[in-house]
Amino acid sequence: MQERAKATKSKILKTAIRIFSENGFYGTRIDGIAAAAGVNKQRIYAYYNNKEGLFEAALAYVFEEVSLFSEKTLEQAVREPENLTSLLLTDFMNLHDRYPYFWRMLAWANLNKDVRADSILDIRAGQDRMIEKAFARAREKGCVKDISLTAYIFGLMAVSFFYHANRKTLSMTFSSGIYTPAGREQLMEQLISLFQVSSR
Amino acid sequence: MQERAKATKSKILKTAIRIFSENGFYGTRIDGIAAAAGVNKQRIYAYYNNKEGLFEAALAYVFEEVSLFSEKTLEQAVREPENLTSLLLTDFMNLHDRYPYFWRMLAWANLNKDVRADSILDIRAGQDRMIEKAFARAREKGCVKDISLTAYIFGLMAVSFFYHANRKTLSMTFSSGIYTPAGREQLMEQLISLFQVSSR
Amino acid sequence: MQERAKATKSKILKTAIRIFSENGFYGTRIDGIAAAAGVNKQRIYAYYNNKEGLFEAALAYVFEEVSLFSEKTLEQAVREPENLTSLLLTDFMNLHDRYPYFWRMLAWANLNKDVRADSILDIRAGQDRMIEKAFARAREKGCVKDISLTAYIFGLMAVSFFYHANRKTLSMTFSSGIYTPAGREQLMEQLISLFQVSSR
Amino acid sequence: MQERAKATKSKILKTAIRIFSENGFYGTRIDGIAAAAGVNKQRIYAYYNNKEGLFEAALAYVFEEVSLFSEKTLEQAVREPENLTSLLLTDFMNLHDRYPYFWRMLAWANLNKDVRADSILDIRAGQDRMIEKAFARAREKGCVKDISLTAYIFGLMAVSFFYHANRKTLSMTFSSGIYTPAGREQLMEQLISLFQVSSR
DNA sequence: AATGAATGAGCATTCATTCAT
DNA sequence: TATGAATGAATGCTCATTCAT
Repeated sequence: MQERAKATKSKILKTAIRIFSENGFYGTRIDGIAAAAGVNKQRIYAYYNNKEGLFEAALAYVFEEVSLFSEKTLEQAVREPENLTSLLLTDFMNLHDRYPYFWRMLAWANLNKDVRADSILDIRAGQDRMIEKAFARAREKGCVKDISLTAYIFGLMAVSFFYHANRKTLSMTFSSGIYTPAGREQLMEQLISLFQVSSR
Repeated sequence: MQERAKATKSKILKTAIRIFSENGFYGTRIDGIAAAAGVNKQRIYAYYNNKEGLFEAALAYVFEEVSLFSEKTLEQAVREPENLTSLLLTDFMNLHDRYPYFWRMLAWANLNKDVRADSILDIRAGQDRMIEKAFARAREKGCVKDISLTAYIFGLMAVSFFYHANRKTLSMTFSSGIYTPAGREQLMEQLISLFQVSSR
Repeated sequence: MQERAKATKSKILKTAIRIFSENGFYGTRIDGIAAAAGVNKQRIYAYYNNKEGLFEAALAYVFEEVSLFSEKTLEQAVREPENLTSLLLTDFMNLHDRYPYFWRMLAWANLNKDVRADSILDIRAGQDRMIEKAFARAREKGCVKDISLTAYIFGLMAVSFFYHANRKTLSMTFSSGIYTPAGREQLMEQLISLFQVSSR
Repeated sequence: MQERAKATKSKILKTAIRIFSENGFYGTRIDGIAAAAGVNKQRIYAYYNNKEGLFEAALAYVFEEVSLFSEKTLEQAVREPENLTSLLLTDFMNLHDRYPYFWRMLAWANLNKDVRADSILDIRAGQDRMIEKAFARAREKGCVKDISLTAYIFGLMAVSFFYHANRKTLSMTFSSGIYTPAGREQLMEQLISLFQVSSR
C-alpha cells in the first residue's frame, strides 16, 4: 500500500472511531464519516468493505490503543502494595476521562447484536504478569481483600465504567452530587476502601 | 380515551420497549414497531408524537415498572442484617436477568445524546426509608463496611449492571468463565465479601 | 337542518375560505381546517363530501359575497360620469385591499386543474343595468374612451387584479415604489387617464 | 461537473418547470418529477437540496429564459413609434401563449408564502435602454398617452397577464367570447386604443 | 349531530452501496 | 488511488378519508 493510501485509511479509521463512539452503529452515516475525514466515500468501501467492517475495525483499534494500566502505574503498584487499589482505580478513571471513546465503543458493541466482538483482545494483554505480581504482593501484605484477581479487576472495572457510562441517568437518580469533583473524590475513596481489609 | 384506544396505546408502548431496548433509538424503525404491535403506524404519532416521544415514554415506563428491590427482599434485609449485601445484590442481579429491558434502555439512553432523561425518576423512590433502615441496622451490627449508603448502593448497582451490560466484551476479556453458573456464583460471592467487614 | 348544524357548517366554510385562500387547494389540510374551525373533522365530510367539494363551496361563497361595485359607487357614477373610471377603479382596488380572499381564491382556482369553476357566477350579476347605464352616460359625455363595456371592465379588472396578485414579483421587477402609498396613487392616476379621452 | 451530471441536472430542471408550473409547489411530487425526468430521485436532492430549492431554481430559470420583448420587436418599435403599443402587447400576448410556464410560475410564486422571490431578476434587464428609447420616441410623436414608462409597461403587463391567468374564471364571467380568436382580436384592439392619444 | 379511533396510500428525504471515469 | 455520479430500498412522518360509538 502506498503512503497516500495509508494516510487515507488512517484518517478514515480515526474519524470512524470518533463518530461511531459518539453516535453508535446505527446513528452513524458513512457519508458523515467520509465528509468529516475529508475522504471520498468510496475509499471506505475499498478499505473496510462495509459499515460493519469499519465499525469492527474501529472497535478493535480502540482496544489495541488502550492499555488498561500505564507502565508507570504498574511499576509504582509493585513498589507500593498498600496503594494498589487506589493507583489502579485512579488510572482507570483517568483513562475513561481522557479517552471516552473506549467505554462508549464498548457500550455500543455490547448493545448491538449486529456487531461481532471477535476482534476484541484482552486489554490486559501483555500486562498480565505485572498485574499479577503487584496483586500477589498486595495480598500477601494484607493490603487487599482475599479475593481472586478476576473479581478484583472486575470490581474496579465495574465501578469506573458504571460511573462514566451511566452519568446521564445517575445524575437523575443520585441526588447527592457524585459528579462534582468533591463528590467524586469522596465516592472513590469509599469504593477504594471496599477493596481493602478493614480491621473494623 | 376509549377502551380500544387504551389497548392500542398500550400495545404500542409494550412493543416499543421491546424493540427499542433491543436495537436502540437509531436502530429501531417505527414501521417495525407498528408491524410488531399489529397497529397502524399513524397511531404511534397520534399517541406519542414522534419517535423521540415514543422512546422517552418507553424509557419512563421501564423506570416506573422497575422497583430496585422487592418488598420481600427489603423486609428480609431488615430482619437479617448479616445478609443485607447478599440479598440486595441477588435481587438486583435477578432483576437484570428477568428484565433485561432495564439495563438496555438505561444504556441506550446514556449513550444517545438526543435522548432526554428528564422523565427518569429515582428508581428507589418510595423505598428509601426501608433501604436506609436496613442499611443502618446492618452497619450498626458491623455487617457492612463503614461507607455511605450512596457509595454502597452505587457499588452494588455498578457490579450488577456491569456484569450484564458488558457481557459480550467481558466474555472475550475474562478467560475465566464468569458467565457460567458456577463462575458467576463464585464471582458474586467474592464481590459480596467486598462489602463486608473482614476480620483478617 | 338544525340550528347547531347550520352554525357548524358555517364555521367550516368561513374557516375554509380563510385557509384555502391562504394556502391553496394542495397546501391546505382538512385537519387544519377542522382544528381552526373548532369542529370535528368528520363534519366536513358530512357537509361537503370531500376536499374538492369544500373548496368549490368556498370559491362559490367568495364569489357570492363579492359585489364588484358597491351600490353607492354605482349611484355616484351615474351622477358623476366624469369620475366613472376613477370611482370604479378605486372601488375595485379597495375591494382587493379589504377582501384579499377574492383574488387569491380566483388565482388558485385558475391555476388548479382539479378545480371546477362551474359554480362561479358573474360577479356583476344584478348590477349589469346600473353599470351599463353609467357607462353609457359617461361615453355619451365623452368622459371615457370609445370602447366596449367588456373591454372597459376587463381593463379595470386587469390592473387592479394584477397590482394585488403579483405584488411579490412586481416588487422585484419595478424598482420604482409602486407599493408605497404615493407610488400607488401616482400609478393609479396614470392608469385612470388611460381610460379617458385625451385632448392632446 | 461531468457531462453526464450536467445532463441529469438539466433534465431535472426542465421537468421541474413543467410540473411545478402545472401543479404548483404543494401539488407537485418529487417522485413525479423524478419519474417524468427519468432520473433517480436522489439526484434531485444532490443537485437542488430540497423541494424548495428546486422550485426556486425553476422559478429563476423561467425568469432568465424569458425576455419580455424580442429584439426584433424592439427594433421595429423604434422604427415605427405609431405601432409601439400594438407591437409590445402582441409580443407579450404571444409570449404567454407560447410559454405558459411563465405566468403560471409567476402566479404560484406570488400565492405561495413559502416561496422566496429573491432569485427573480428584472425581466427587462438589458432591454431597458431600447424600451426607454422606443417609448420616448413614441411619446414625442404623440403616439402614446402622456404617462410614465412604468405605468405604461404595468398596463401592458396587466392586461396580458390577466387575460391568460384568469381564463378559467373569466370564461364564466364574460359571456362575450373574449377567448375566441375574433373576440380576443377585438378586445386587444380596444385595449391598445387605451394607450393611444385619442383626438376624440 | 357529533366525535374519537383507525387506516392505507403517500411524501419529502436519507442512506448504504455500486458504477464509471 | 481517487472521485463524482447513480441507485433502490428505506425511513420518519402526513393526509384524506372511513369506521364505530
